[in-house]
Amino acid sequence: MSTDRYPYREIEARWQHRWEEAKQFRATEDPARPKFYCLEMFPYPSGRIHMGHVRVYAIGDLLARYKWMRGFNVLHPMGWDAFGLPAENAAIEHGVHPAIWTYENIDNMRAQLRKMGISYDWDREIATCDPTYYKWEQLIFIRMLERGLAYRKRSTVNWCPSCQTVLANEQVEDGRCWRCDSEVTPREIDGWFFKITAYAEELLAWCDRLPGWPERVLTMQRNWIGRSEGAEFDLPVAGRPAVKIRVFTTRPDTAFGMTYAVLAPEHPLVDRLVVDERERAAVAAFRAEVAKESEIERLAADRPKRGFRLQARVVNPFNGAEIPLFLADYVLMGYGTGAIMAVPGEDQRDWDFAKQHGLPIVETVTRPDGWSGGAYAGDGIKINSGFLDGLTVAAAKRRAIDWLVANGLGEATVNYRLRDWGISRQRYWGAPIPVLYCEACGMVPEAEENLPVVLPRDVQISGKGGSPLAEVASFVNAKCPRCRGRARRETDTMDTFVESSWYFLRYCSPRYEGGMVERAAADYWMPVDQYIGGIEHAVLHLLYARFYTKVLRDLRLIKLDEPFTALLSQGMVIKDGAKMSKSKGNIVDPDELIRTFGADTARLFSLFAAPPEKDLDWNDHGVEGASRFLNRVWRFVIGHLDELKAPGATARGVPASEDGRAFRRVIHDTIRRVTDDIEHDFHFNTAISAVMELVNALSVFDGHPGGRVPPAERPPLLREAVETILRLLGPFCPHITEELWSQLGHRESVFTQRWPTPDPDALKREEVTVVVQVDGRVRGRLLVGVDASEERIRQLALADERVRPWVASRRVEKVVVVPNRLVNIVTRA
RNA sequence: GCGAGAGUGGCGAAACUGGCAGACGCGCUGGACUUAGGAUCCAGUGGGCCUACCGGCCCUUGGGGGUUCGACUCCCCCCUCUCGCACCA
Repeated sequence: MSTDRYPYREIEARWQHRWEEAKQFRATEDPARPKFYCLEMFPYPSGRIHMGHVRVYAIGDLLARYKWMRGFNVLHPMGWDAFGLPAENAAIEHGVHPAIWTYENIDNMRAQLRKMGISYDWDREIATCDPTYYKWEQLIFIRMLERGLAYRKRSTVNWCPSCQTVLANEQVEDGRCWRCDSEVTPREIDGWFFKITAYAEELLAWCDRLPGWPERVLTMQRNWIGRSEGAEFDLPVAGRPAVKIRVFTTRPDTAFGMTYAVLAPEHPLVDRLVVDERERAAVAAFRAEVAKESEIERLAADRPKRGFRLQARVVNPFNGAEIPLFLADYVLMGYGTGAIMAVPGEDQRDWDFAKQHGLPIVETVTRPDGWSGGAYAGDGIKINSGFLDGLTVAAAKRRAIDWLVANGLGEATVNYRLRDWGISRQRYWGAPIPVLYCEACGMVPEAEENLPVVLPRDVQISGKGGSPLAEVASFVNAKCPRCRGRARRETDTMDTFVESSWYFLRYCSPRYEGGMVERAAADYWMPVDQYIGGIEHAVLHLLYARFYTKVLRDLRLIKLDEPFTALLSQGMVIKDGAKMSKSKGNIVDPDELIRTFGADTARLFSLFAAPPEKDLDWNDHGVEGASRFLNRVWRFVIGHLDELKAPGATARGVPASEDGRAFRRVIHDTIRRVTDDIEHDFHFNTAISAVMELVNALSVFDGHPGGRVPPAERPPLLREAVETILRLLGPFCPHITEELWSQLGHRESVFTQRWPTPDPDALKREEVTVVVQVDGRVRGRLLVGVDASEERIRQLALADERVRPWVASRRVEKVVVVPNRLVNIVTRA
C-alpha cells in the first residue's frame, strides 16, 4: 500500500476548521435568492456512524454544495433522532443513564461527521430528547386531542415482549418487531392513537402529486393505505330479524352467489347469537384454538381455514335464501366490519373454505371459454343473479348498490387497510404524553403554561413489565390543571416516530421559543426540496411525516400540503454479497477508512461505485482506485504549479491550434456531462467518470513534449482544465479541491465560485465522424463537415473504398442517413 | 398469489428520446523506472477465428419470438433474482 499519498489528513483538518470558523455553511433567509432545502434523514445516535451513513451524507453534501455553487441559498441541517429504546437497553446492560448515553453518542457521532467534512449549518443542530424540542410536540398533542385527532381507546395491539411495549402496525414486519425481531403477540391494552385514517383519502390522493418521489415508494404507500370501494349491508339473522350482521364487500354484484356468511372469531355479536351453553362453550373452545396461533402462523400462506358453524342462520336479502353462518379465522375483525358474505364462486378464499366444509358453490359470472379452476374473479356477464342477470360486473355492482340503498338495506362505502397510528409506548426514553387523570375531572390535558412535561431524570429502568415512569412517584402524582385536585399523570411516552414527523420543520427556526416553528422561516424554507434516506422508511417515517404535516397545516401552523418535494431513496451498502453486519464480519469502519484514505476518498468511492438508488457493493480495491485518482490530481496540480501560475495562464478563449481546440472541447464537454448527470438523474457515478476522463485527457495533452500546440497556448489550457476539474470535483471531494484551489493562488473558497457552464464556442465542432453501416454492420467511418447534407453523406458513404466491397455484388435497396451520426446502406442480393 | 424493480465482460458498472454495446474504475497480462515495488508511468484486456506486423471476419446485453434499415432500449411469451404486500372480503 502506498505511503506517498497526498497529505489528506492535514488538508482535511485545515479546511474543516476554516469552514467552521468562517461559518461558511450558515443559512439565513434571503428572499432575494432561490432557496434549496437539502435534507438527509437524521440518524439515531447509536454511538458510531456506519457506511450507510457515509453514503447518505456524501450524497446530501454533494447536492448541497452543488446547489450552493449554482447560486441557491441552501439550508443543510443536521440533528439527532435521540429518543428510543437502545438508550434504555444500554441503561439496563451498563447502568448508564439513557440521557448520558445518548448525549455521549451524539458527541461521538458529531465528531465523526465533522471528519467527513459535511457542509452542515451546525448552528441549527437539534436533539429530539431536548425538552425545548418535545415541548412543541406536547402542545400539538393537546391540539390534536381537542380535535379528536388524538384519542385513547382499549384495543388489541401488537405487543413486543422483548421491547416491553406496543408497536404500531407499520412497525411490525412479518409478525416480528421491526427493531429487535421478536415475535409480536396480541394484547388488549389502553393506548393513545393518532387518527391518521382521517387523512387516508388525502394521503392517497397526494401520492399522484409527488412526481419527485420514486414510484416504488409511492406504490408501497398506496398499498399500505389500501383503499377499496364497495358496499356495506345487513344480513338479518333467521327468525330474529332485529339482529343484523353488517358485512362489507367489494363485490356487491355477487350477492346472489352468497352460500354462507362468516364472522371473525372475535366478533362482538357472537355472544348474542349462541343459543345455549353448550354452543357457548364450543365457541369459546374455537376461539381459544384460534388465539393459540401466533401471528406468524396466521400469516403463513396456504394453510387450511379453520371454521365453526353456528346454529344461527342468516338471510340473504337479495333472494331471501336462508344460509349457514360460520366463525372462521380467515375473516379479520380489524378490517371492514369483521363479517363477510361468502361467495365461493367468485372468491378464492371462500371457495377454499366451501370445499373444506362441503358448502355449495354458485357461479354468478359467466366463465371464459376453457376456464377451469377455483373461483373466478374476472369480468363477465352476470348469471344466476335475479335482477342483475345480463349485466357486466361493473354495471351489476352499481345496480346492486342502488338496490341496497333504495331498500334501506345498505350503502356504498370505502374501506381502508390503514389503521390509526398507535403512539403509546410503555417505555421511559420518549416524550411524555401531556395528559393527567384526575379523580374528579377524569382525563385532562396538561395546561399549556405547564409545558413541557419534562421527563424525570431519576428513574429505575429494569426492562421488566410496565412503564418505568409509573414507578416515579414525583412524576405520577400531580395536580389536576383544571380543579387542582389530585391527579395521576399518563405514564406512556410517545412513539419516537412522532419526533421525526416534524424535525424538518424545527430546523427552519431551531431556537424559536414562540412555537413549534416560526411562520416566516417555515414559509421561506419549506418544503424540503430534496430529501434523502433509506428505503426502509417507505411506509413508516415517510407516511407519518406526511400525515403530521397535514395536521399542522389544518392547525394553521404552516401552509404546506406535503413536506418533501423530492425523495431519493438510496440503496444499502453491502459487502461480499451481504448487508454489512457484525455476525457476517464484513463491516467497514468509517473511522478507519477515513484514517487510511481520507474523507475525500471515502466520499468519492461511495458516490462512484454505483448510482445512489442501487445497492453499493463495497470493494476495498475500488477504494484504492478512488484514492489513486485523487493522488493523480494532486500530483498533477502540485507538479505543474509553475506553469499553472505563469503569466497569461488565466487568459481564456478559443485556441488557434486544432489540438488546442480539441482539448478545450473536452474540458467543456465534461462540464456539460457532469452537470447533466447531477441534474438529470443523480448519476454521480457517471459524473465522476467524466471527470476522470478529463484528467486522463489532461495528462495525454500534457504529455506531448514540445507541444502539439504553440507554447503560449499551454498555460491557459492547463489552467482552464485544472480549474474546471477542481470546481466540478468540489462537491464530491471538498477538501482536496479547496486546497488545490488555494494553491493556485485563489483566496476565496472554491465553494464561493459559480458552477462552470460550458462555453458554446468551445463545444462547436467543424467535423464529425459518421459511422457507415451496411445492413446494420459497421463497415467504415467518414469524417465530414458538421451538418453535411444527407445527399452528400450518402454519396461519400457509397463511394467509400471500405464500404464498396460490401455493396459491390448487391443491389442497394435504400440508404438511411441520420445527420451527424450514421449512415445505413440497406442491400439485397 | 398480487404489485414494483432488475438480469450487460472475471468484478462494480456505462450506453438521455431506438443509431459504433461494454465509457469510467477494479482486477488481470506485458513493459518502463527501480536495490526493491504491493508506488508511479506506458500498453493491452468480452468470446471465437483469419492474418505477411497493417488490418479484417463472425458471435455476444437471462431464453425464445416479433416490430424496424437498425433493438441493451419498443411489443408478446418464458426463466431467474431482489424488494414490498400478503386470508384486506
